[in-house]
Amino acid sequence: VPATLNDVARRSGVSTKTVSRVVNHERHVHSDTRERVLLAIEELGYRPNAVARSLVRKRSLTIGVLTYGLERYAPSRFLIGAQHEAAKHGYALLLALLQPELPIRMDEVLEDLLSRRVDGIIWQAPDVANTHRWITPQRLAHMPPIVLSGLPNPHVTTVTVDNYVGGLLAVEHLLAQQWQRIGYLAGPAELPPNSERWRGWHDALCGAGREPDESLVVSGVGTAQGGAGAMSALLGRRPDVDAVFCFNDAMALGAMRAATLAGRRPGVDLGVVGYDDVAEAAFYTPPLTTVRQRNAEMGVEAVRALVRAIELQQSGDERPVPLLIQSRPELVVRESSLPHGVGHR
Amino acid sequence: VPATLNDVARRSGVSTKTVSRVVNHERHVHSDTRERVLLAIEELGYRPNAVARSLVRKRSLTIGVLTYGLERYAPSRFLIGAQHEAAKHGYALLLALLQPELPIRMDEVLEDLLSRRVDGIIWQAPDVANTHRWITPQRLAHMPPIVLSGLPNPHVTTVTVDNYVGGLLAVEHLLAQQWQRIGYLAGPAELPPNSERWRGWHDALCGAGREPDESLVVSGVGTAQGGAGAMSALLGRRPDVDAVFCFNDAMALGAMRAATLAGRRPGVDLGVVGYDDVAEAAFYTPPLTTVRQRNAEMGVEAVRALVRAIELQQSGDERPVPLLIQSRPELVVRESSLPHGVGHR
DNA sequence: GTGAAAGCGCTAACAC
DNA sequence: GTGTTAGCGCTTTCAC
Repeated sequence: VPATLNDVARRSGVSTKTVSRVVNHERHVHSDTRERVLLAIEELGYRPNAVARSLVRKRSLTIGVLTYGLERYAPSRFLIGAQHEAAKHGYALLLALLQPELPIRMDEVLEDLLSRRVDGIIWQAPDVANTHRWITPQRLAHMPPIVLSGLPNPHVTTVTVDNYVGGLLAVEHLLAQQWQRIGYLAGPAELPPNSERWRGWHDALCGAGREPDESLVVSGVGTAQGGAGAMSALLGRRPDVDAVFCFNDAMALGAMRAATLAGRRPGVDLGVVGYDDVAEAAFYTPPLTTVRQRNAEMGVEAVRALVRAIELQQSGDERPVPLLIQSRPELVVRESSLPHGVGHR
Repeated sequence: VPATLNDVARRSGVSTKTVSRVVNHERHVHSDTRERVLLAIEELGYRPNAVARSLVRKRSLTIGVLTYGLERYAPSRFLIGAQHEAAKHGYALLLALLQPELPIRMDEVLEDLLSRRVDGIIWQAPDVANTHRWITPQRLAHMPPIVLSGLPNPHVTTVTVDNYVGGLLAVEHLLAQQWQRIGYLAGPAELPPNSERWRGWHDALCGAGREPDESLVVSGVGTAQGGAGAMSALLGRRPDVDAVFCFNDAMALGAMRAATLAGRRPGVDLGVVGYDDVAEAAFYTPPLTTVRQRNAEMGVEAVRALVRAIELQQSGDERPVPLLIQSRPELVVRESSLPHGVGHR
């Protein structure tokens, strides 16, 4: 049985309040008293009970993280960044993972988080199964602050990457390399980044006076396997395709493999651009041109914004205005997108 | 301000205890009363306060996860598995991420977890900076149950993969393919799996009557970049090397790239075996032979063991005997390890 | 079936 | 500087 504040008080012959003062580093404690108390704490192996503290302070120093698809690169990096920043502020992260395989019991998951009295929520799950309908002004009024990561929502502070610009950058680059028929290997349709990147593809082509041709769009799951399947399908349907922008690097890798097996040469007679800039991308064959997002930094920003909102709320003010924190992706040019002769070797 | 049990009691004209009974699905409540209470709960938007409940029940239904290097494949998969299983049992995961970049304040992190009164801890951090010295019988007596993932510890239930056998499988396979000088591209020295896999390399060679030559071992960080650097160094030092076993798939990818740039042909005149079987491995050029571990399943097993221990402890019995739950890795043969002519194409 | 009282471990608001 | 009292929201015991 762990020692309590009371045990420490008894042992050191002072009141509980005094012990509490010592534990919380408050001033107005005589140094002799403090010494005695600290000794007793040491002897008893006392450890403050954060649960009791949370109950009376009405703050748990806990942030709930609603996440989805942790197996993909971006969400997992985001989580890492969020965790680091949260630790800096003394917050712990409570994980709530939505499972792609299971029917999504949004209410349950959210209720659990709220029951546990998290001080705020980072909602980094895409709007699968219409989960975002949950976010309504009335509901928000009865909830701790929320920061969304993904599609901007007017009612909530949102931290996001401009996936549209990412798609634009990728396809404009392919156009600049003189590729003629540029396809899009789409990821899972339920992911908003997917449609945003598709829009980028679409508008870049329009902007160059080309007509976006939907027969050059094939979708697959966001894995190498998915990319390989989609590429094979695309090559079968449109053998004249000479470049592809892919939903992510994993799909791009699969696409390059499938294309190679079909006799095409990525970085020679087939332009390929991925998305994510995973650490491996520079070592693919050929090295992959891709779009880099600052995923971990987004996690950091999300926590910062959330902590700010929490603090604001605690200080009794009303709810802060929802912000939009958006980061611009950047293009990383390697060899996979360059036509023959332009490459480094 | 959220409604409390008391508010519900007042509104429905019953005692708090009765409301508590309804909320906890206890029997001995008249169905009429129950209806009235449920109505009041609905109207007030009442949500039980898990913090208050934890305080009195002395159970938080929370598991602390001490983890490290979430950017690598195995730890992240482990976490996913753990999260899924924990949710099944009604537990939430509290994340404590040790940061490779920062000086590791083990005590702080652990103290925080204990302060928050987690019901158990999953310790999935390798013994970096001697953190495992923390685990002593005396200390364990004052702590909630712990399950370790990694190097087995006699005092604690451990869930692990047999990294030694993994190394053995990999190198025995390379030997069977008639490769003559087999190197090891080592990962970070502080990771126990690294030394275990090295032992596998070592013993496999001895078992075949070869002498393990340390000049064939080069180490790097566990990334593609690290693998490329290590491979270059190895080729410089021992141009006669004709096969490598790599700490993980990322390093193997980097190694294959570096070897290719140096004029070697993986899967033809250079045998390469990785470790992890990441989803992309089958799509590398050439497809990578590798060792597969059931990482997510290990996370599941860890939580199962922990929940069992927690329940045992709650029921007043003494601490259960430490178990060793070990899974056997399996070899996945693709093309990178096959000499010319044996491959599929 | 239902309720009253006590208390989980801590802090807030005062007194002294 | 230090102590006293009350109470956070819930469960537990035991009475009715």
